[in-house]
Amino acid sequence: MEQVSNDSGWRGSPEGWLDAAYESLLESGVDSVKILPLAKKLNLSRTSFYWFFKDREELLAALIAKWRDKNTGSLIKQSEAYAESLAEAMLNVFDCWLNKDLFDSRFEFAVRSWALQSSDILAEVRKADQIRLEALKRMFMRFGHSEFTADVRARTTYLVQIGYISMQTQEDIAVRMKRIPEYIAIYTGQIPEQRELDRFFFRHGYKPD
Amino acid sequence: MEQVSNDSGWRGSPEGWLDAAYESLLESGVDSVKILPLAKKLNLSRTSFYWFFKDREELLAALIAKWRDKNTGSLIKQSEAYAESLAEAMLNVFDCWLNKDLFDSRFEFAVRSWALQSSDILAEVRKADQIRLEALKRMFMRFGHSEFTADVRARTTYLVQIGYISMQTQEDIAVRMKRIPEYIAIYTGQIPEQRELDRFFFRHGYKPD
DNA sequence: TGCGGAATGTACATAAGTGTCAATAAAAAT
DNA sequence: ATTTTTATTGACACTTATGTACATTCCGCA
Repeated sequence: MEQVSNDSGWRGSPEGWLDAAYESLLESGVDSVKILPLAKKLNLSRTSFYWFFKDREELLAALIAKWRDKNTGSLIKQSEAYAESLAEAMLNVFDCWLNKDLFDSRFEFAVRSWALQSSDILAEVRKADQIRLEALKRMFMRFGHSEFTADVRARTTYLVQIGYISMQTQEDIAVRMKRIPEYIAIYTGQIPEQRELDRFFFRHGYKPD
Repeated sequence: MEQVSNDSGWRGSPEGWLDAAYESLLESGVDSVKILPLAKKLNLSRTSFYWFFKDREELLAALIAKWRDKNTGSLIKQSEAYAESLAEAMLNVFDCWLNKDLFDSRFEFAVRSWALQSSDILAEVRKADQIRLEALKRMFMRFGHSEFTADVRARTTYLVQIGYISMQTQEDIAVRMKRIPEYIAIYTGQIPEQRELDRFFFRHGYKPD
């Protein structure tokens, strides 16, 4: 159990507790986000927690706020990014699935699992799903799809990713990259141009052989 | 908190506890599967649990065995069922997603969430994923796909469903049915024949308008 | 240098869960 | 009818968690 250092002269802080809570959530789910264990990890007295947060509830609320602000925002942004073809637009969205700064998959899964035991969280997740699906649908429509086919294709795109997250697979980046052109073909019904793929591979630091 | 009746003259039984555990797991996740609350639900003394199971661990092991025996089996069977075209084969697989007796989605999601906090469970889930993906891949290959494209299409099919489960959406059956032809088109690249769809709709008791 | 508030710690009260044991009660077998 | 097996129970000891009250320490600053 390693200790966590801190740049402020003082030891504790709301961020310190929140970060520890975040890590615990990702590793073992909400039920592991307990004050006593976090205090041990932070090498602090359990009760000093109450100086920063009213109670455990408030910590959990902060955790959800963090999730909300991160994942949904990036996805919308990527779906609206400039693209010359649907395949290129799709590759922009794929940036999210490959870049932890854009979309935090483990966080996503942990929150969805949490939704199983809390109707408040379930409501949050549903709202996020709806917003994200609508953004993807708009993207398909921008490239000529009808409302209906855009909706089903948006779902396919999104659900595959949620499914992927839910599988918690840890695959080699090369394996994933090799599948990308085929995924694009399935989702969009069109083969991506080589230059579009090159641009995509390049920005993810991948060199195909 | 309703009581549960029992056909045997006596009250408790391993099945009684297991059923209660199953319900609790589906509703609120593993961490809710605790002996004390289950005893309350069953209107039994907490300690009589220990006559049937060594400890909580053993109950959880029984729960996993139940999951393993149910979901993976049906999926393999459906993927191997007789079909004249790939679209028809795909519709056979879709039977699983629409019939609770074939594939228990809520159970599936609960187990995947459980995997977050237990490496033993994660290993179980990974093994199941692999077996299921291989079965779907074989199906695509039976209809002429190459090893590679069969693999990616198997993943798409499977991941969409896992994603759907993970979204915990409760949609009208009619809404889902309307999307089916489009899904089939995306997954298989071919439009299903009307008679194939009719057969499918009929066996799910759905009358398109 | 010593004051005040930010941050921490000790002690206490309470709650919800686990598992063992010995006493019993009901059903089944003899 | 008596014994045996099957099932149930309350009492006990223990663990891990929550939150409150009060005392204490440390840092900046006046």
